[in-house]
Amino acid sequence: MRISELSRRSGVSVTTIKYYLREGLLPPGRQTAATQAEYDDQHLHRLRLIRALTGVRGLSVGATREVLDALTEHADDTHLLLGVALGSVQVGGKPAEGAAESAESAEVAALVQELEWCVHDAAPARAVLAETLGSLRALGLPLDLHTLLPYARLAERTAVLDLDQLDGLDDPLEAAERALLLTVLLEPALMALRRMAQENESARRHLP
Amino acid sequence: MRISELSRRSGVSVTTIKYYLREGLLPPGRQTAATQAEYDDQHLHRLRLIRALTGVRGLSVGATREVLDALTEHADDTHLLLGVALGSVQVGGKPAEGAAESAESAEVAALVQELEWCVHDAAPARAVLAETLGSLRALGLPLDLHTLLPYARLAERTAVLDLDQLDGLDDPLEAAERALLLTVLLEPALMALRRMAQENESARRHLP
DNA sequence: GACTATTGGATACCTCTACTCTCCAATATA
DNA sequence: TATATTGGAGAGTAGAGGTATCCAATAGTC
Repeated sequence: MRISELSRRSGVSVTTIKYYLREGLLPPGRQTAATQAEYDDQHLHRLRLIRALTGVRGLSVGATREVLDALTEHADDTHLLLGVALGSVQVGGKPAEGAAESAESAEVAALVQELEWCVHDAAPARAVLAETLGSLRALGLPLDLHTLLPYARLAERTAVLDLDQLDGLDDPLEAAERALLLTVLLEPALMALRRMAQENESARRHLP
Repeated sequence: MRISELSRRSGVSVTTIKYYLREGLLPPGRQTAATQAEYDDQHLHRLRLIRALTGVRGLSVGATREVLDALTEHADDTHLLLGVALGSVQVGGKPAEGAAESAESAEVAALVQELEWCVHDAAPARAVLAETLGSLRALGLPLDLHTLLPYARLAERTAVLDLDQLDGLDDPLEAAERALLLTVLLEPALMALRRMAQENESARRHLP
């Protein structure tokens, strides 16, 4: 198919598709002539992936490119892929600058040890957690190990559910993409579930 | 204190503080003269709150203002506050436009019914969940009720932990602020925990 | 084969956000 | 009195994420 059909089928304007091509988010089509290129279903799929990451999840174009690059480069090693790709996808807002303050970092390390988790020292999630704990403390809501532990146990069980869904996939590329989708795209869904559960729990406690 | 001290103590530049004042994120100080105003610890606290919401959580200035407004207006009703405020805080990226497609919305409704949750019909989290499910389906990863249920049960237990932390707070303003912090600011922390748990679980399964 | 529409490619432009800079008169401080 | 600081307002800036325009080459249509 050509670019206009790609546009029609994906709902993304031609100019935006050209923009994604320029930015390297979408691989170029197969050139059939000097001013003609051919796109296929993989391009369509990739385009949907881009829109899901930037739209639903709110990733920046740069972060999306890094994730997609990691996907094509490390498709054979899901474990490595997740490490590389998820480094590009900040959990919250901006990436934290500089080395984390030692106070909360040590706290995170203690938590990981208590949980007996095997987590890389440079995992970005450590810094995110430490920074969040620091902010909460500065706002007068210190979360100690004791409070955090049950949350971590629930996260553990969530991760088991996640990994279960990757079983039985033979194609490594497919498994890698599914891993990404489950990790990154499921986040808004899980947060939405939490909010609904909060509303329900709040109603149970505060309403007659 | 005056603006320069507020700046020094918060780490936010004077010009940025002025910007927040202009945008209505920060209430004006007590005027002591035509070109002099006095700020107090509440301003400092509010400033830290603003930086946490925009920085750690990545909220836009507009969304932050809505959240803070809801906080001061509905401090007496935590249940209502969460409903109002969390509407302004999108879970993922952009707010979804228009009415959700009926397919996934019906799926979400079925899930809520199955869970016997009490969730408002217009809760934004419903739309977020529906949209995410739609994206995942378009990408070839349909999540059915059966897959989603265990995630929802874990969310339920997370919500219990959240609400437990609001018990025993007498000051309604304090309770309201804590509710916001726990809901909004804890999200990056929970996602970071999930990623670390995934790395751990992945290592347990794939590494010798 | 002529004619019109579409295409790929490049460049310039636009809008929005979140600041940041500059200026000013009034005031605090030495 | 001299110098620095302040509050306030408006203009300016940088980056993100597109959008619009132009161009020559080509595809489809008659």
